[in-house]
Amino acid sequence: MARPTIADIATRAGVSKGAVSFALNGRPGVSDATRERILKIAEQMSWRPHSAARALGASRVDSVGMVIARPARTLGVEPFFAHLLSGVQSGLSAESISLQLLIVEDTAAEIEVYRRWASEHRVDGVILVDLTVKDPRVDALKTLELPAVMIGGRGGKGALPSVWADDRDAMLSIVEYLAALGHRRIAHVAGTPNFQHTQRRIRAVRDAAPRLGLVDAPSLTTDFSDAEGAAITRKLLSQSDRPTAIVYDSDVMAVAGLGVAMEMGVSVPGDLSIVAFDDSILTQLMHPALTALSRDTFDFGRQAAEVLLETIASPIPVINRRTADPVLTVRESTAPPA
Amino acid sequence: MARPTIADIATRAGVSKGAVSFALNGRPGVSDATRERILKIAEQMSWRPHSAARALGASRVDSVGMVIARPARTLGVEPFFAHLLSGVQSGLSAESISLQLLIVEDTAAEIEVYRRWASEHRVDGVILVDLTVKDPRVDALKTLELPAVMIGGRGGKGALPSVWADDRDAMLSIVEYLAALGHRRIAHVAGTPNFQHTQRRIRAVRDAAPRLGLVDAPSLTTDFSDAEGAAITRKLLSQSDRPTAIVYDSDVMAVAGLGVAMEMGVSVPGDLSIVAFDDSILTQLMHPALTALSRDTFDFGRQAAEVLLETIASPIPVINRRTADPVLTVRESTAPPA
DNA sequence: TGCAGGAGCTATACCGGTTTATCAACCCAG
DNA sequence: CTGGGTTGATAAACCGGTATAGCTCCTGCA
Repeated sequence: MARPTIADIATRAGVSKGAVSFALNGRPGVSDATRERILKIAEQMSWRPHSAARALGASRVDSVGMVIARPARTLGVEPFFAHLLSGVQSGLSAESISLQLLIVEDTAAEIEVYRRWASEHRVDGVILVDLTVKDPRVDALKTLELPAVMIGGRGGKGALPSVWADDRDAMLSIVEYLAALGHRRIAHVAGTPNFQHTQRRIRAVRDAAPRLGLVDAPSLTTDFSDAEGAAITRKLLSQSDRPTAIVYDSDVMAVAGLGVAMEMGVSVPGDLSIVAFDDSILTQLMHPALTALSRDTFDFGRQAAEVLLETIASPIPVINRRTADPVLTVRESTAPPA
Repeated sequence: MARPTIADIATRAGVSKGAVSFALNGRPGVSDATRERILKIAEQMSWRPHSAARALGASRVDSVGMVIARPARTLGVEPFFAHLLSGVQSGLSAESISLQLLIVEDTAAEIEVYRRWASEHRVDGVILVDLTVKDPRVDALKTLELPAVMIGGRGGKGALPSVWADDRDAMLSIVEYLAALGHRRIAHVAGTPNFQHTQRRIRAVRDAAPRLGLVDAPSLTTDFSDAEGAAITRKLLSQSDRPTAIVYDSDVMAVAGLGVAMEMGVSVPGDLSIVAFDDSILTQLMHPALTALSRDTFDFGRQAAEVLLETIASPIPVINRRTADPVLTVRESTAPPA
């Protein structure tokens, strides 16, 4: 027998289909003895539920979705997503829920995917990344009544469930570290301005500046690409009163910045200190190795998966979970100013 | 009405469920007039097929799977997978087939996933990557009768359908380029020895050596990690008759190797030429930028998707498709030997 | 005029599970 | 000894599609 069905098991056990279903799902309705017998037979026949049949009857598909709206070109280098992904999967695998992954060009396409997934019942819920300030996806998902979790977007009133890290505290720890080394001219090469975490980081720098006696602490936004990271760095280092330290919002931009400094003959960390707001092999491959803020991205993903599963099980209350605080890993790219 | 079913459409159109199914699937059995009317109503009610229901009836789930068995740590930095993935998706999206992605620790776990997918009918087929020499997955998939396509593994007799690039020619083009510059001592820092493409590249170097008059052309295998790449480089550069050029099997290892050279005071490309067998932003971020072999990974993935869909549609004949040849992009890390 | 054959539909079984209504057997209290 | 409640099980409906047997016309041809 190729693929046994519960009907086959029922026949073999001499009971009805219903009894088998009860037994296999651990719900009352059969005696312990019968349950035992059915389970053993199912095991012997190596039965597995037909996912589509179960989805049809129970109206849940045991599958969640994740859409990433970024050009593929920049995606690969960011270890962030690979770690996040494995984390999400480890959180899902416990319940043997599968993950649908999709990479699209923009947010409009992303919303379209959610719409399709909802109407075709392909997923039980979705995980959102790269939250923007007035994110249109939030309303779209509410309308679709598709359970969702936001990663990195701290939920206000009427928001979706979320999992977030304290970007503000993290940025403060970097700036305070640099200030303690003696830096007074610190520049911040930020990411896309409409991302929520970008905003939070910029605010953190601005708020801390007076307290730490910083002369100048500009935040300059980019599109997160190595090209813009390099361009901004070139501009910063060409100024007469150039910064003695630069904080980059991603490891890729920090690496690009380091390249520009070397090219311009600015020694790191002698003339310039560099800090990356995200850690990976990349930062360690460099010479000098970059001081970076390490986050437990894997755990981030795992928690997001957990929160999503809880939300699917019972939509209320809305869960907002804060993850472990990032820590600053000091390497060779930072030192007191000349 | 929340989510309309074909029964709703049937009622509204005053026809039977069967007629609606025929009309929506573009098969004969209804007149053009009726078909038109049904399609219009379906459109108005914004009907979408329930994926589980369709899967149950038609015994196909419109979904394919891909499992990557590599530690997540090294995954993220390799732009290879991100590009491959988007390529696969672009090939699938044309038929609106969805992709299930899973990252696991080892091949045993990977095979277990295939087994589960097959028995639960979760996917119509799978895409294999990182083919090894006597790959156990091939037999497993044949036993499971799960349609599959191998990426990068050139199929012999009785093999699975495949999509491959000519590693041999590619490697030859690199070695010939270096020989033409005047290099006679060329080292090859290869990847995992049991990968098929590693074997092919090693053989290419070995075969070309006498013809090009190379004094020494050792291939040294690694686990593809930056750490081993760096270690081997250190060893090579410490030799009395050290190589004047090194070819690395991945961009990450090449970057690590460049770091070691700088650290040891070996100037690139003055004292040492470096070539990476894989291109990405990484190689361009470096100083000097690395000469690298560029492959159209996106197209690779797209073709794999196409071949898989064809294979699912009709298992025979077995398709083996060769993709566009890689080209060598010369940058700053290669020059004639001193 | 009669009949074969096809076009156009309908009714219904089916896919493999879950869920509900129903029922028999049994236990216990009154 | 009887009525009510619980336990353990069954039969059947159901989820939303697809596939098929069969029915009713209509057309064409001998």
